[in-house]
Amino acid sequence: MFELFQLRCFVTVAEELHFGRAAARLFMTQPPLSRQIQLLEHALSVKLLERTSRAVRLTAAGQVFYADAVSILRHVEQAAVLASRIEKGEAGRVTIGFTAVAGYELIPKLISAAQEGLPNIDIVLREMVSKDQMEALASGSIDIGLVRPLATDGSLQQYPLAREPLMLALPRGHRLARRKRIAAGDLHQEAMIMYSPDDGKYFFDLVTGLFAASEVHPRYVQQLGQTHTILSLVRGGLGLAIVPASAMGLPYPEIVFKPIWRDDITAQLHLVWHAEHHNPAVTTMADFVIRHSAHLTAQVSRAG
Amino acid sequence: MFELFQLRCFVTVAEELHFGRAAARLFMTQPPLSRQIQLLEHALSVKLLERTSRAVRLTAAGQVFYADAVSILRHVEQAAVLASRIEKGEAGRVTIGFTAVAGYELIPKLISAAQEGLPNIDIVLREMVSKDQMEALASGSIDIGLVRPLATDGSLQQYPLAREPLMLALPRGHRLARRKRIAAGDLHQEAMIMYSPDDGKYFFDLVTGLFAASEVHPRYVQQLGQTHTILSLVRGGLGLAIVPASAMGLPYPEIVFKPIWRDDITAQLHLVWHAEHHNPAVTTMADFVIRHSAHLTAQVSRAG
DNA sequence: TTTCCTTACGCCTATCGTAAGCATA
DNA sequence: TATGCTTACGATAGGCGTAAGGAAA
Repeated sequence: MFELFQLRCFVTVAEELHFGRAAARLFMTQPPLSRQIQLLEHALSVKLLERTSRAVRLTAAGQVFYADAVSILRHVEQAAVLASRIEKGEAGRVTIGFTAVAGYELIPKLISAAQEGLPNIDIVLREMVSKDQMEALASGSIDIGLVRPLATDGSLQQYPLAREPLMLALPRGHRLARRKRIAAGDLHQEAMIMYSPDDGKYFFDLVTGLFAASEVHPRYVQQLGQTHTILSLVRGGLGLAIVPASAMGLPYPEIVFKPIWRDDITAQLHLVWHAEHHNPAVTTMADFVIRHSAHLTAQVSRAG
Repeated sequence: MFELFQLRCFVTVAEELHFGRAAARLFMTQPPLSRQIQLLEHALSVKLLERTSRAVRLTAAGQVFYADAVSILRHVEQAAVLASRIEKGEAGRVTIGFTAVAGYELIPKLISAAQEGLPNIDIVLREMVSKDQMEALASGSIDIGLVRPLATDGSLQQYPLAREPLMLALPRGHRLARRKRIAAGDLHQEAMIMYSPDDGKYFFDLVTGLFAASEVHPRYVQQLGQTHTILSLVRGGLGLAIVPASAMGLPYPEIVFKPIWRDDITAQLHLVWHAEHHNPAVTTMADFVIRHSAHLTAQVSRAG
């Protein structure tokens, strides 16, 4: 079978239609060039050039093979460039997991910023709760997660991307809806929709912590994993809920959000990715998100 | 820059993920295979494989480059096959010139027969009068012509494809329209549309010959190059015309065609192509047309 | 006679295979 | 200790360049 060098020789001869000039362009002498063309023709068992000792011209097969040779060489060139870009993290594919709430504000901003700043990196998105993201990161089915911080093993890198206060979500007509701020005592024996200790562990712990030192005991009438599902039940009048401030971005016009008595307890959003970055684009993307975190999380309060 | 051999080495290693087995598949020993991979990586300045002395696996760049390598090698393979086919005349492009009348019956049949029998040969069609076809053949802008025979230079090959009688074309309501056969005398002083001695030289000579030995002199009211244009004038009542029998296939329902007094003077259709067949597909196509001439010219009477 | 592609031939480089080295499970 | 990739090294083959050959205008 022939070699790329022979294709380069042939392409040059086909363009010059003159062995002498082609050899000069290839920084070699005519005889070995002649020989390379002969080797190519022999490997193909096809006569590519018609030599009449005064003029060189392409045969019909040569014309078509020339077009193929050019496109093969271009493909080779592009493959080399692409491989290099991937190694440098300038190109590639990154699969990003995100929670439903992050999907509403942060992910659209991130996508458009990345298309602008990292045009050669493809982003694949997968919505899942924080707990599932941690598993997906471990199994490699996602490269980067946007999660509420959970216990991690050592192979994962974490960065606190944003920090936001908790709010009380309640229907527009509720008796507490006209308050400026909610006190803990307001919620004693109040029907509330709670995060589940499984899929919603982070917020379950956070909300539990709010009442830990007090005598206040809300009634938890339902337990659910995701914020937007909890809000549907709030809208349905089944109870109130304590949710992160970013939930105010979700499309529930019938629900009002009120600050609560503790603004020192905040919900964090972490960027998580593999420390052993066998895909350089992942590091590039993680760096990019961190560098642009101010813009991406403008709506919620930033991490300090 | 790297070579195809190195791509083949890399593809094999990427598939086996084992240098020893890959070397065996490539009919070589491990050390030179290792070296080829190193040379490839060095040429690209990209690490394609992660070697941990116990396992080999692709890097992110290696995965993408593997896909490119496979597709490059496939392209190389296809280019070689195509070049060989073109040399054998099994593939290629043939530009065929044809007259408007041939375009009505013969060309559609030829196209569908060729798509069936010579699927790898692309046919480009160009309608032009016989005279222009001869010039186009000389300049190389068409490869094959379907023409009324004209004087040719020696570099063109000819084959009589079909022979057809001449007919008198006349409007449905004309006084001669009920005759079974037309006599020469019927046309004396009759208004007639004539072929031009320039673009329609072949038929001009043929029709002129019909009256040469007789005392009959039609009145030639117009001179035009092409049969279908002549028939429009006949339909418009401007005169009668003597045309080849294949004109009966043209869509002029208001015109009737009558046999004339001479059935020994026939119009021939020739297949013409370059004798010096620098494009082998041309010879293949010419042979194909000749071999299928019985079927292609079934409507008109075949050449004897 | 000139142009220009091909053939011939010696030198050199590059690649192969064998053998040794070395890291990991 | 066994497996398996890499490094080292000598032999060889293939390709380069110079020089000669040959066909066409």
